[in-house]
Amino acid sequence: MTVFFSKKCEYGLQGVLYLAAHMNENVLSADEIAKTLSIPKEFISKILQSLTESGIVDSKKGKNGGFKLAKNPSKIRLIDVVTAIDGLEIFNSCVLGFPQCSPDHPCPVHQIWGELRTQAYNMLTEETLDKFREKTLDKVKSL
Amino acid sequence: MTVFFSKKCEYGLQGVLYLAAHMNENVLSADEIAKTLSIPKEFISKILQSLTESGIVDSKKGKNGGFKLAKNPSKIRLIDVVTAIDGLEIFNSCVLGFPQCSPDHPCPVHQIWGELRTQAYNMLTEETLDKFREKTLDKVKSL
DNA sequence: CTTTAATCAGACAATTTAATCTGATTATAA
DNA sequence: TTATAATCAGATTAAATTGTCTGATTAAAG
Repeated sequence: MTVFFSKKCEYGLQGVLYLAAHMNENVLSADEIAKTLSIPKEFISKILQSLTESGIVDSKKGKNGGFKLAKNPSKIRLIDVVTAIDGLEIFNSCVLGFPQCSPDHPCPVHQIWGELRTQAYNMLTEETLDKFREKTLDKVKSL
Repeated sequence: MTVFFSKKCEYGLQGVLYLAAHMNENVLSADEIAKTLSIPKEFISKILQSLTESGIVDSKKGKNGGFKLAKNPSKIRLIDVVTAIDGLEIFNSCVLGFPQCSPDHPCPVHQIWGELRTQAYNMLTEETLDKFREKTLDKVKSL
């Protein structure tokens, strides 16, 4: 089981963080990203393709092609990536799985969980890719 | 996709909260719980069986059998239920899916996510089933 | 121009999780 | 003591997610 995001989303975040950390260079091939991050090549490839449709990533076809961020990393928030891949379901759905869970008919843990959920949402909304370049480079070195 | 817990764990939490809210009564059958909470009967049945093995729930076999909490609701923490069903993986695994993620080799969001994770863990550790009886009764009424 | 190496598109396979089914065992109650 | 209604146990099926494969298209480089 994954922690909070789908595997797709985890890989997507890894991918864009990696792209952000290598922004000065040209496009990076899915193959390189896959090898560095130990992600199945076809899988990360598909994810980056979908992020291209979402306008977060730019792709260059043909020989020497690959992917790069579509905007400045400071303009891409973590929540943008999460939303593009997993949607906002995790922030709207009931943590206990009740089909109808709202302020009107809250589940038992509605409020107490809501606080944490809001904090998580705020964090993902405040943080942009550029904030993680150093840490991403460090992490990649250790892989 | 579920929010944070597996479907099994969501149903398990619903189930024990329901049992806690009806503590004064006798055992409740899986059938009643399933119908009230709209959970597949065989599924909630299996989950309560496993919680029986974990010592959180008591079961009574045979006609008029069913389930009740094994201890006072004030002695059962949310984390106990989560741990019994999903384990502690979500609190130890990397939110970005990196295989090795530790203070030594943190992922880019290690620290910032760690704070939220700790808060979630603390909440689940502090809160016991008895705290949610009223809210559970209210919720059940609205189902 | 032709070869090569990349994205792209869509089908397919494998794995994990969720849900169901069958039947055995158990205990209550008529 | 027999019928009934429940847990329990294990196998099976279904659905969702994850991962793979094949081939088409595209663009750079010899």
